[in-house]
Amino acid sequence: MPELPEVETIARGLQQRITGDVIESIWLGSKPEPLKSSASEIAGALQARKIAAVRRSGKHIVFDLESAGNKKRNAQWIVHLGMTGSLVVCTPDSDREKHTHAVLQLASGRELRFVDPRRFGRLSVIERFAAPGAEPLEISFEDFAKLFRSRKTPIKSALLNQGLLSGVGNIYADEALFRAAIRPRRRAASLTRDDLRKLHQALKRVLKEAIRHGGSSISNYVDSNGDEGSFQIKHRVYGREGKPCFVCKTPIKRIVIAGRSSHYCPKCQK
DNA sequence: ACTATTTCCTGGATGC
DNA sequence: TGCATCCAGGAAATAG
Repeated sequence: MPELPEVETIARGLQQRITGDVIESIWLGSKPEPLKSSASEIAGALQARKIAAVRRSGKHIVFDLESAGNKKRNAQWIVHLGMTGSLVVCTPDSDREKHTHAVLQLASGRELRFVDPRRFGRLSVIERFAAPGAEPLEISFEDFAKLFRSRKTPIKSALLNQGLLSGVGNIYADEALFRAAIRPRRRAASLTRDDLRKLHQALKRVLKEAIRHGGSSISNYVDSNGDEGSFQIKHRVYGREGKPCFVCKTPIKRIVIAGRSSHYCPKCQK
């Protein structure tokens, strides 16, 4: 399930491999497509464009597109991977996976394919994309603290709110809260300045460490090379219900907050 | 104006 | 073995 570290890993891989390549043609699958823009709008925006850069913004992958000769406006292709989306670079002769929704033929002879079994992913084209929330790795402590001031919602829900912070999902919210020793149900506004400091640090650290490990591979996440991440072996609470806390041996609890599983140590987290 | 819950979607795991 | 049911969750939609 691609969150910030997984999306960052994918974007870096694509940046390295397909920057400078030109999109020669686009195939968009039939049926209800996971598109936010219309199919013709997307195809038109991608056709004959050079991929000038690939980067991450929140959980979105941003492709900066340049038109080669003419003076057409430059655009951005935005890919959100949802739960199970992946972008793979491969040769045209490799088998087209089930649930392939888009294929871009590149001038280099390779293909970039968008595959998404659960169809939560979204493709769109926009002039200049801006994620609504702040980047967790860039936000200052003062701005971070301000986000949660006077919010009655549980801190876990606030962390998942993409309008506040962009890129934090269920895994890293739980892991950051464990490392900050804060219970997920705590009201955001009840966090002390010290709590907020710990949370800010913990979130940045866990995200950076996860990026170093190429993200977490839980179900079927792979990067653009088809490689799995390894951060799942570093998870301390996520997916560990009933197993002993690595710090105090207390069984990890799982509760549901905002319809999402939340894992925490009832002894270490207050 | 906020916050909480439901919905979308498929495959893998589980249970009888 | 087979079939039904549950569960995973990002974000939009809907409900409270």
